[in-house]
This record gives sequence, structure tokens and C-alpha cells, in this order.
Amino acid sequence: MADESVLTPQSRDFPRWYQDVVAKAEMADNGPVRGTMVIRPYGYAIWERMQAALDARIKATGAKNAYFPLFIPESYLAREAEHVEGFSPELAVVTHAGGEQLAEPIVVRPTSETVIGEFMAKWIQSYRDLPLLLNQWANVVRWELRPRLFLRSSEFLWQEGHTAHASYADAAAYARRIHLEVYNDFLAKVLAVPCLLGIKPPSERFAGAINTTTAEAMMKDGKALQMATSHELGQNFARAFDIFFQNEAGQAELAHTTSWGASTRMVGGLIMAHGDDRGLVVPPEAAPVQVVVVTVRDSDDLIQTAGDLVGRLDAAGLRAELDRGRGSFGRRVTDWEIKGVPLRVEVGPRDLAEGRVTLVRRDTAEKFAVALDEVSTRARELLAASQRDLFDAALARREANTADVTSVDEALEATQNGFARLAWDLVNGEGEATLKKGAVTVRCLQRADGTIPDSESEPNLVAFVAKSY
RNA sequence: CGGGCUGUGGCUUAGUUUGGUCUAGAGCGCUCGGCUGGGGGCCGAGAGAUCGGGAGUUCAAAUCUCCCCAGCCCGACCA
Repeated sequence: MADESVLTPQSRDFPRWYQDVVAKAEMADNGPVRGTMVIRPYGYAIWERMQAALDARIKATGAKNAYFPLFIPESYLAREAEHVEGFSPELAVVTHAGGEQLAEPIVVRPTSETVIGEFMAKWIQSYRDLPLLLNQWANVVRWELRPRLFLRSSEFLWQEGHTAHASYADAAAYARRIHLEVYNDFLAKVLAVPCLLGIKPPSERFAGAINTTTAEAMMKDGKALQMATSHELGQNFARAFDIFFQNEAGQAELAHTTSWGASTRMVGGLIMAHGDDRGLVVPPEAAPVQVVVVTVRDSDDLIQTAGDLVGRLDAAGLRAELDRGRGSFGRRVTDWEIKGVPLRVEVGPRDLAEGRVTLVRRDTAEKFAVALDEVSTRARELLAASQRDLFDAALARREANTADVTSVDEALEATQNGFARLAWDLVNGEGEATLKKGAVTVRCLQRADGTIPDSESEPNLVAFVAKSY
């Protein structure tokens, strides 16, 4: 059994590895309806950590949480031409309810720009009502043809922010702020996932937006995953839903709106950004269980000591859990590794005889002999180091797998196992179509210095292209 | 929607080509008991399958025929 790995190795079949991890770490199951997903307690606990970290950051920008209905009149979608065109193919529509056919079909929300726009129009009268900064945590439904757990499910959980502003500049600045202070900060510090920040080319833009800013991460197979996006909607939705306000001069003006979202897809990103052949690797900040204290045997003295340690770790503000030693040691250790718990404390007879325990890092597998009364301190240090190292390793990996190229053909070659970086001018137009035939798309555009452009028509932009999920 | 393929205990699967030896076998998982325990440990005893559904051919169908259903892969599609 020892030579047979628990999971399909990443190098042999990455998608299979992903499915194995999701199943064996007890993250999620397929739902009975095609494309739906059951999020299991461990997967949901990770999502709750993400929610809490994002929610705090969102609130720090001044946005307030609200809740809008799941059902949207079909006619709402049609009010914004690009929006309806973009979403129509993936809508779930309710035509019957209460035993009768409905006069107007009801759409299950794929996103909430439209309903929220309707109410923004109602609530905004004056420039004094602006900016209006809303966020909601909700489920949405998009009937995708290629579902994959967490990455693309028919129904998924997310937060969607929707704001209205008095000026273009204010809206653009807020969308940018969300991108940096909420999304990128969260992705880097909590998920330990380095992201390329940039704008989407028009072909990849949100339906109805005038500009879309994205955070793109590299997965361990070299493919890209869009982790979060924030959109400048200009006055498109304001026009469609009559979001007018009176300015200081008493004249009616159309508001400028934004929307921005991050979803349970990030859980999939977390798995594929850090996971290895032994399973999930959860960064400490995102981990529901940061430290598991495992007894080597099922004996009273060991359990006693282990229980005391859990108490001390708890008191030190760490999320710790006790494994009481039922079943074989190897089995239990393997299970915790599959779940990616960042730090393991092993309590065995040999340890106790020497008045110490063994700490093991999940990410590096390094072992440390630590005196009993130093466990909390050392645990805190090792968790911090793990959090840092995971980010650094992911960044190094991305850089090592990003090639600078000077033609579309070279880009197609380079994106077999990573990202390619080339001048946007080489890709814009014909080049994008050629790339697409090789399943390669433009993930984002940056300025030469790596900053986020205001528009794709700025000169000398750099395009990052890759295969993606 | 076009092309290809697959449905056998919870999971992975053997058996289907050539109908009978299948009263459907195994591994993992699960239950019970015991020994264990520093990396999926060992022994023993169990539970669990109308072979995707229906119809047909036949003395006899997991196996052949037809219809239906579900799923997978490729394509198209995918803010």
C-alpha cells in the first residue's frame, strides 16, 4: 500500500488529481441535478473563512450588505442589450409556478445588476445619496455546459457588489479600490495566491461593462484561473434602469455604476494553486483547522497531553483540533495531509519521554522537535512562515512558467505549460482569433511597468495569454 | 445541437467479443471482534448488486436485438 499513492499524481493526470482531492478531502460532491454541487462541511468551512476575510475588507471600503431576490422578471435582463445577449444562453427560466403558466417568465438570477439597478433608481434622488455602495452574499445560477466542482457549477455562491457614483472618475476609482484593497489583498494575504492584475480585452469583458479588471492566478498545471473581477459599467445600466440623480446645480444626471464579484470558484483556485500529490495544502490564514494535535497511540497519557496542548493553542488564538488516536497512526496522518491542515503536532511516547513533541509543516514536510511549553510560540512562527512561503513559492512558480515571446505562434507554443507575455499589438485582432483556436485566450492586459491600464487603447500594453479554466 | 463512447454493491472494476462453467468475482470503503499503532498495519467474521430501464430472441441473457434513460469525451458554447 505504501508504494501506491492515495491520489492520482498531478503529473499523471491533473484533472483527475483535482477530482480525487475534492472527493478525498471531503470538500464537495456532485449534486443530483447536472452541474450542481453539494459543499461538504470541510469545504464549506474554508469558504466561510474566505467569506469572513472578504466581508471585513468589503465593509472597510464603506459598502453595506443587503439582499435582493433570487427571481428576476425576464424583461429586466432585456433592458441592457449586451447584458441579455451575454447571459441568455445560460439562464434558468421559470415558466410555471403555483400550478399555472406564468404571464411573464421569471429568470433565476445569473447576476443581479438588473434588479439592483431597479432599486438603485428608486433610492437615488440626489447627489447626496451617492455613492451608494451595496454588497450581497448570494447564490446565482448559470447553466454551464461544462461543469466542474467549484470551478464552474450551475449554481454557485458568491458576493456581488453593486455601486452607483456621481462621476465616471469616482466609479472607476472605487472599482479599482475594490480590486486592490479587497480582492488582491485577500488573495495575497489570505489565500497566498499571487495574481496578475490587469484589464480584460473587449472580447473577454463582462456583458454590459465598459471596463473589466481581473485578478488572474496560475494553477499548478500552468493554466490560468480568474479569481475575481470588478467592472466599470459606465452609464449602461443607469440608462437601462433610469438611475438619475440631481446634481448640485439641480440638473438631472445619469449615475455611473460598478459591479464586482468573487465566488466559490476561489476554493477551486486554492486547491490547484497550492495542492500537491499528498493532497490539499491550505494556507494558515484560510484554514478552518490550523493545527491538528495527533496522538501516536490511543493511550490516556498521550491524550491527556494532547488535550492540554489543544487548550494552549486555542488560548494562543490558533484554531486547533485534537485527533484522539483511533485507527492507525499512518492512516490518520494521511487523512489530515489530504485535508491540507497546515501544521501537525505529533504526540508519542518517545516525545513525552523527552518532554517534547514533534511539529510537522504540511507545505514542506519539515519536522521540528519542540519543548511542550514552547509549542504555541513555535506553532505561530511556523504558521506564519508557511503562509509566506506558500505565496513566495507560487510567485516563483508563476515567474518560472511565464515566457516572454514575440509572436502569436511562440505564444501558442509557450502556453502548453504556462503563461506567455507579449505585446498586445501582436495579439489584438487577428492574433486573438488564432490563439483561440489553440484554446488560448488573453487573460489580462497590463502596462509595461506591470500597473493596471485605464483602457485597452493605451499604447505599449502587454498581454498575458494562457489556457484557462 | 453534431461526432465518438460508457452504464455491473458506496467507489474502482473482472466477466460481454464466442449466451450455459455467473448461484455475478475482486480491490477499496463500511459493520463487528481481536491484535496493533512514530506514515493508508494484521487476522477473523459479516452486510451490501433487481448487472441503467423496458420489450424481445432463446431451453437458457450481465452477455444477442430493438427502444428509452443517464453520464463521459471531442466539437460548438462558456460575464
